[in-house]
Amino acid sequence: MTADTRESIMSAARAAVQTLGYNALSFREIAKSVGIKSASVHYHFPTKGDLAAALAGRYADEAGAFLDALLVAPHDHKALLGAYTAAFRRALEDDNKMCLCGIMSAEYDGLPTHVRTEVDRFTDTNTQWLFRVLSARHPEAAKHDLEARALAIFAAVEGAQLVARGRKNIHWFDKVIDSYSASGLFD
Amino acid sequence: MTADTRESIMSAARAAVQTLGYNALSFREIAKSVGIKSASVHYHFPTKGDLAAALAGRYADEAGAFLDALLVAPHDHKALLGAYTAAFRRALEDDNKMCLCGIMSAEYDGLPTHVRTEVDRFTDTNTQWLFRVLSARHPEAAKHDLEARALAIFAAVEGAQLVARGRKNIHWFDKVIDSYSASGLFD
DNA sequence: ACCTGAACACCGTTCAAGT
DNA sequence: ACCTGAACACCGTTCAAGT
Repeated sequence: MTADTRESIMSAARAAVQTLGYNALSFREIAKSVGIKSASVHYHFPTKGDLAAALAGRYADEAGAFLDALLVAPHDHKALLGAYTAAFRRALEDDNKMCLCGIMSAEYDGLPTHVRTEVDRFTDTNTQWLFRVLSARHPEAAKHDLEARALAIFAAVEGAQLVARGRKNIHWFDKVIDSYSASGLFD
Repeated sequence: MTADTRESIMSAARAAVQTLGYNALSFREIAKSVGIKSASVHYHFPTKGDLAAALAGRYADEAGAFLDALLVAPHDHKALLGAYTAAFRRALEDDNKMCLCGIMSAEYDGLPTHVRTEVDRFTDTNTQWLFRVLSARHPEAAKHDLEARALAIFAAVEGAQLVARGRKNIHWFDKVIDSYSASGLFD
């Protein structure tokens, strides 16, 4: 009972998508690594879109839970943003993986609509949390300015991850984040 | 003679990659739109990697020529960065397309090595140009700080394009760029 | 409830054959 | 020099059949 087939599929598929993207995800490869036939994968997830939507939905939920937990313990602004960027760093540490939704954003136009919905929800979860953190620091600021800044921070961190993949070492991710920080983007 | 087959293939393939990515690029679809058979595409580009490498190589060359031309006419720092971000905006204006190398960076781990080489060259072209522009403004600054800032600006603009794809309108790209600008990232 | 083999229309790639 | 049809091993998907 330790090996729930559905969970094994999701685990293998998540790693594959974070490494190669949605389009390169192969039901036959997933089946091989789980130890079943590809037709059996379709029993659990009728289509590739259904699997990707389940993956992205869980990813968005986990991100929301992680970010909410950060707000429970008392952290200052700098510590919150540091914990935020560290989460994206972890994906790179793990075999140069990317944010599941970041990589699928690049493939956005080829995604089934219900996958897009979950990818969008991940973006919303991130930007709403950043908005909340920014609002605590700038209670007087205009709402639309903070919304733009929240999306800007999210976009910048996703972009840092994207370009850091192509460079040899993770050091470049750190340098880019430090440069963002020095410029005042996170303030 | 207006319709050079090789050029028609590259043109159709470039649009496809900028919309759907490398993995979703289909030789049979390209062949159909050009009016030949898919085996004939292989005559001009033996493998999909060869086609993508030719695309990325030309893309990097065109970017280099565009950026060099900006430095010939006299522009102040703000105008140069404005022209730079406007180039990325143009991809979104054109049917929500992405930077050819940005979308392939997401698929980096699944790319043939000679495609990676050209994608890397595009990144180098961009960051070297940004470094040059930043150096003119901060002649006293440490080289490694400006290199980090150059990569940071490139990463941020690629990220802005990435997240703007998922949002309904291009307005969000402008808002993110404005927020970068207001934070001092482009200074 | 869960898995399978076989079939379907797709895919990149190769190659002998055509002009 | 350029194009083609046919074949190969892949792909997602479906479905009747098994347990």
